[in-house]
Amino acid sequence: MKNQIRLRFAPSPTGPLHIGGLRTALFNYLFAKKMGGELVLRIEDTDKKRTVKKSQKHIEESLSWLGIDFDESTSKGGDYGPYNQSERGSIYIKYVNELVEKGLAYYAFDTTEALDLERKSHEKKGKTFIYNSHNREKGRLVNSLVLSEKETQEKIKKGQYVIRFKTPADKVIHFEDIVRGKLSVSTRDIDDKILFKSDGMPTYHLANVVDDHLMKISHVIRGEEWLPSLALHNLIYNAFGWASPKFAHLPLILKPTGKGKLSKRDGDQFGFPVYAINWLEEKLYKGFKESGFLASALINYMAFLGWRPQGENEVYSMSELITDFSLNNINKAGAKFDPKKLLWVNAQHIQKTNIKDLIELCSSKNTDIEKGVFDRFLEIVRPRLETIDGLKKKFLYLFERPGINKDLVSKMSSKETISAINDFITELKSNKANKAQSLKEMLSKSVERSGAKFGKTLGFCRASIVGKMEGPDVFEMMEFIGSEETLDRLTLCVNI
RNA sequence: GGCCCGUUCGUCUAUCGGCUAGGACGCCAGGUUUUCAUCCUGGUAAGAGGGGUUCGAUUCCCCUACGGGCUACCA
Repeated sequence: MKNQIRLRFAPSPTGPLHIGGLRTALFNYLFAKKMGGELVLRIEDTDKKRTVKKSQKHIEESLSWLGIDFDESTSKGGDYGPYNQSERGSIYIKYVNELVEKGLAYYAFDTTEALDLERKSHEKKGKTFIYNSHNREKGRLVNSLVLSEKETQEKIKKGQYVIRFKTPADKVIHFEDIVRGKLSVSTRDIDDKILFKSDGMPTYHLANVVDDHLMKISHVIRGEEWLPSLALHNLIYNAFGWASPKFAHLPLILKPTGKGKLSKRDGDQFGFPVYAINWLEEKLYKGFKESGFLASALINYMAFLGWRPQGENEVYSMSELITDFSLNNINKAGAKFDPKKLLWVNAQHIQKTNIKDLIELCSSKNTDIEKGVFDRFLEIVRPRLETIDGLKKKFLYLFERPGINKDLVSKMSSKETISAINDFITELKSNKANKAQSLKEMLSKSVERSGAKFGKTLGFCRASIVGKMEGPDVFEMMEFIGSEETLDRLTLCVNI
């Protein structure tokens, strides 16, 4: 028997997908996989003016980097296409007409200016203008409900019309959301929303309902910003006589600090990416990918924004997320995006990823590091990585001799230390040891002979090799830069 | 303004009427690593306020406050 669980992610290509949209995509993916269902990528490009051409590609690439793949899409094809709404025009015309014929939708000819005026005058009186049964036939508005058949036809011929949904008068409608439970709204508060625009394209409300029905979508998982429209959407399903899918509205992702939902500018403001991959528009908005985040870590972090599995483990792979995912424990409140925690999750994934895969991921981002030494480099540097970009710059002293930090070196110097280092230098010159382990044994002997402290001597070595009190294990570094270079750096500092 | 949704440590969250309110990030302090990082241990810190319901409310109901969303021929 055919599986009936079908999900869809339906972004609008008006720009790149930020973390909020990505998270919606992820939840759709997780649920589809969990249920053994199918996932559709539908592009909602019904607004010609706002469509940014290259954003569809950007969206697809972002999703693919994250490993969120689809069973059906514009590029993949499928039985329910086309998957770009801009190519489904005739379908929508057919369905609005059906509504008009049933008397559940009507033509309206009001100009934007007239409507604005109406809104303003209501506002002045402290009232809210709603285009519905309370005023649609009062005569101030121009539509097929008040005009004669002849007048209507004439106006339609001119082409400047929209089609509005005829919201039932004064009725309380009840509906349900998986996350929020039972809800109800009075149709007094619902607009006769425009279903079909004068440019010949449908609005979201029509296209969304028609497509979800035609594409046999069983569950709609989308952002909370759609919650206020849910009543309307239910009404439209009813008008068509269609069963409505199940809905789950996800809490919003908020700015790290301050108020409001996360937006494009926040990336700059907090020095953090908000997009999966680079986006160029007037300026470059750096993506998580290019900023050194692992896709698996971003996935992990996003999944935990508004949802959480039972246990206490917080480091999850995609497949673990799929096994544990459930729509029942999604949170209701918005979640602030916390860059610091993402950084921690990323570090966890860097440690957890098997070294071969990690080398592959990192080396493509760090082409300035020679292939032959990259494996060894990554090995010694990995425990202290939070991101995987710009590695050469972060550990430049492993590739180029740093300037001498005189203050630090003298701080680390003592008579005993200097004599131990000198002893070590002599030993190293004759012995040319190259392995961290033997280097360690050699230094510890020198320390013993000169009555120095091992820890202090190590500190001196670190100051000489790095120029700062940071970096990997001292002997690992010596091995990495080689005995010649070690000798040079120590000699330079011991002679200060 | 109207409508809708929400509210537990600074942040992400657990708790499905019995709470000494648990975990994670962050921060602080110790420890291990005779160095650095990792790591380990401990500490810090919370159910917006007011009314009910109840033997008992963080948990259920109402009000207020605050936050958020929507209110376009945008999605």
